[in-house]
Amino acid sequence: MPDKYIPQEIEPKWQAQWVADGLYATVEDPDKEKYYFLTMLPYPSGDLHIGHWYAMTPSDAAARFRRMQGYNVFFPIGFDAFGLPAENAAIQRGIHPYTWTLANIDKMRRQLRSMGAMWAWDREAVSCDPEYYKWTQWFFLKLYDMGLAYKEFAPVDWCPRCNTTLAREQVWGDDRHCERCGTPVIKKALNQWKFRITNYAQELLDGLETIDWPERVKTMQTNWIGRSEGAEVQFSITDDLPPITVFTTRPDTLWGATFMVLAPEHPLVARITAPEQQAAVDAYVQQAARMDEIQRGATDKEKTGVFTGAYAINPVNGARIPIWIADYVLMTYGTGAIMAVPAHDERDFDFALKFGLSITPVIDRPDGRAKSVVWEGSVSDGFEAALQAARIAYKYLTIEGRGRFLGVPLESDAEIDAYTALLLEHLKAGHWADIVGRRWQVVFHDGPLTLDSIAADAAIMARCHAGYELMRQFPTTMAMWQAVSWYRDVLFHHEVGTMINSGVFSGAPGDRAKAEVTAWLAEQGKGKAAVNYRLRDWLISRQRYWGAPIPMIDCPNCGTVAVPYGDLPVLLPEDAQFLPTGESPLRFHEGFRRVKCPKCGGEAERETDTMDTFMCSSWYHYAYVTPYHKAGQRLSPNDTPWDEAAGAYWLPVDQYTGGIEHATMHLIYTRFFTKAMRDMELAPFDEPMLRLFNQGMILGEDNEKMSKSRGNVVAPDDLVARYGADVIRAYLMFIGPWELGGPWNSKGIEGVARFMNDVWSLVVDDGGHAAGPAASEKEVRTLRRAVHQSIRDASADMEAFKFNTVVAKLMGLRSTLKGARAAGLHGTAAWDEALDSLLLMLAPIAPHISEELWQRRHPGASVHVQRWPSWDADAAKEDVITLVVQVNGKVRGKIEVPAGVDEAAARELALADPNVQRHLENKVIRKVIVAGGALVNIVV
RNA sequence: GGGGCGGUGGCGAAAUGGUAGACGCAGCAGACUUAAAAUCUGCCGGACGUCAGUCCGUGUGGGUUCGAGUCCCACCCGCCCUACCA
Repeated sequence: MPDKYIPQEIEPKWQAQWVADGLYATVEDPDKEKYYFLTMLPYPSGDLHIGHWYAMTPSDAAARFRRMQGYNVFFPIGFDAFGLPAENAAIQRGIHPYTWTLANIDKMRRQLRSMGAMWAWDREAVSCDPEYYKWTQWFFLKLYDMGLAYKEFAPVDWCPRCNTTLAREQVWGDDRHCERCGTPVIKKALNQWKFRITNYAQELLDGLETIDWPERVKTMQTNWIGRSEGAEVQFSITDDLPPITVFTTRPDTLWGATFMVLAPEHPLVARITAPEQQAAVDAYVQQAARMDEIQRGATDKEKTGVFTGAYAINPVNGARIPIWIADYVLMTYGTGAIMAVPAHDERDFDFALKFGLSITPVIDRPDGRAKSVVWEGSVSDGFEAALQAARIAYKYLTIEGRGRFLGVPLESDAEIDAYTALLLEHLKAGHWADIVGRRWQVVFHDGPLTLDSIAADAAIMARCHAGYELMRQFPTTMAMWQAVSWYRDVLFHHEVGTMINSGVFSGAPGDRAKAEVTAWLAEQGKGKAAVNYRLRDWLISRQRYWGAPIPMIDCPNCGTVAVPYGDLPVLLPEDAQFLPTGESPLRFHEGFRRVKCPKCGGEAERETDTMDTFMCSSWYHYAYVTPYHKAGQRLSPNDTPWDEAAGAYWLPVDQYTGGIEHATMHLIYTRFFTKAMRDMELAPFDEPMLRLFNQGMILGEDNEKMSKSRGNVVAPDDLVARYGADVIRAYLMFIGPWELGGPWNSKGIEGVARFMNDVWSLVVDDGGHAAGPAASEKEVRTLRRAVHQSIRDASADMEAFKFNTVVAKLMGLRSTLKGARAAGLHGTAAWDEALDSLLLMLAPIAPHISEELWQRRHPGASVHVQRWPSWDADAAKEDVITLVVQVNGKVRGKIEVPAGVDEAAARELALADPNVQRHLENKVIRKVIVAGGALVNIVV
């Protein structure tokens, strides 16, 4: 019977043998350097996806590579076992979440084992095990003790049909409907537990510089934290009301604040609203409350808002400015109130134009551009001739049936001055012309008025309204100008620039303006420098059953009381009822809810909310060190959730791998957790994971995201049955760079299957080729060169997670070996070295076939305890190289030369090449460059 | 609007500033076979040429350099994330 490669036979055999031998058992060995290699833990959905293979098998290969390099590698696995799908199964099919979850975990363990990964199953942790969530609850109590957990009344997404809150990711689509029943979600205010992650905002930002994470993730976290620097400024209202504090990043535009806007939810709204505006304000506030943030956040939406009837005083110029409410101001960012600078903020500009609010430019245009428009009928004859004489360019414009106008672009102050003088000379009484951009003036026949304040705006418009009936449609000077489309590109800008119309600060250059104004505000007691973050506190309350119960108690006498550490865990009751309404089973479980107050012993109620599952995954990499530590024992606040010696050995994580989708959730939460743990004196380090790698996503054959509805899902179990795990592993690594992902190709995998067959054949048979007579020294040297070059290149690529090129190099080595076998080299020492090297390098990628073949060659010793091969630089060295000869950078000849040929010889050989000579005919050689001993460029 | 990633043969992709397309898939031709599959051998960016070879070619346009897929500047296209963030 032919000795064929049958992965279905050897793979289960070795998987069982490895377990029997304890090959991947975890041992804290202080004599060996540790390496904690972690892959994001899976959710036990019940069916392993090819995406799991793509995330996990290259990760396993990298971990195995480290192990072969001599590190003591810890490569644990577990399950993120709480979450909504289990509860849905309970509601829909009457299966208890615990039963459903454990059955899924059982199935997934089997599927995961078929990958042949080197997981430390002896340290497996399952987050829904009471001995696990006992510690999750313990962390909650510790955070509470530190003042980092607090309860707050906050609006959350709520599905009115399912009667429960939803996580952000369970709200789907632009219309924000419920993932389960399709009902549009609403906002509902509930009493919720939150963690003060914002206390660590700056540290979370600073820490990014200390970790070796992809720039992409760091950027996403930086944006998520959203630090912005500016100032807080107080605007007073009346003596009996507190001032409104605003945050601004542009204190240099303060003189241009011509109105204020409060978020509809702002607490001051109720207190400042004037009686005559009360009805309008109430209606607007109610309407805003019905809309959720996404609807409010639609950028293309028309601005809406209502005047409160109240006024504030601009602290820098004393201007009395109206206070509006509008939903474009968010209560959740900054102070929930803004000073509106319509001349230099696009949103404020739109709002001011829509509601006729005054707009005062206070920052000079950095481009210095100015424009003017003059109606022909407003100037005396000879104006055009005067312009021509003064060499001022102009063009004719027609404005909406109002006749012919002159449009005058103006480039410099001198030109503007000359032009203004001409205007004053030629303007008829009662007429005017505008200058906008570099200057903001309306030039009347008796002199110009400058738009430098709300009062000036009113004065200008009074004259315009009086002068020309048509102007009455424009409430403000800027609105009048905005009607002239030719002006539009110079009316608004948000650049930093020289301050104008700003009292003593007029003329302050842009690069100093912000700092100087901020310092001055502080001096005057009107404001101070401030830093604002976009990051919000982490809401962890979930109104669901299948999560770790929040270990808190509400006592009518003592208030909020923490469950004593020694009473943990607060167990989920097994007999909960899962109602089709989706209401939290804990809320209606009297046995769970009713409890004696730990302080006074009186009747009290348990918190019935459970914790966000991100809480479980924030510390799982610590749990792996000693899963279910102190099982069955009473806990105290002074405990450590893992064996301290084991933790000191393994922590922190050296290399983490996983998908990019967790960039701003899990990866921020776990960093926050670690910093809090450091402050609890549990962790002697600041960051949980020193290096991070994000793999890409595997797509369906149609290059689309895999989904059941598309029918493009690749089922790994079928592939294992057909090709075996090794072929799938190697193919997934070969497909392209790991970080890019890419489409599955059912043909492409065949090439990898052929490769495995070839490797098999190289070891088990001679391919029908007789061993030749003593191989020539040259043949041996050529074979060894290929082997040692392969080791050299594959080592570097493994280090860099470039598995695709590692597989390509091993395929190349396979071809070399086939050639060597045909040449009769098998049986030589060089052949043995080559085969062993190939198997060793293949071991991390395809652990089963390499184990089978290795043990056939070296019975009794696992390939996975061998050292990664090292290369011999001498053996890898080329003795003949191809000298490339270029003329003016174009390749004109290739010459085989001995390696290490000196420059002079290379130059001589190059010039002697017939084709090169042809290209040098009738040319003068200007320069000859010899690069790297392998390339000559002749410049003529 | 902001940020990120990417654009190289028919396809997945290689390429320390130095021979563009390694490796694989698909395709074509041949060998073996009654035949097919499997396997083996060869070809495989485009155009011109009998050969030698020549010209063009890494999204577009510039630049730096003896030499650019690679570095710089400006743009175009695709995907992903984020967004009235004051």
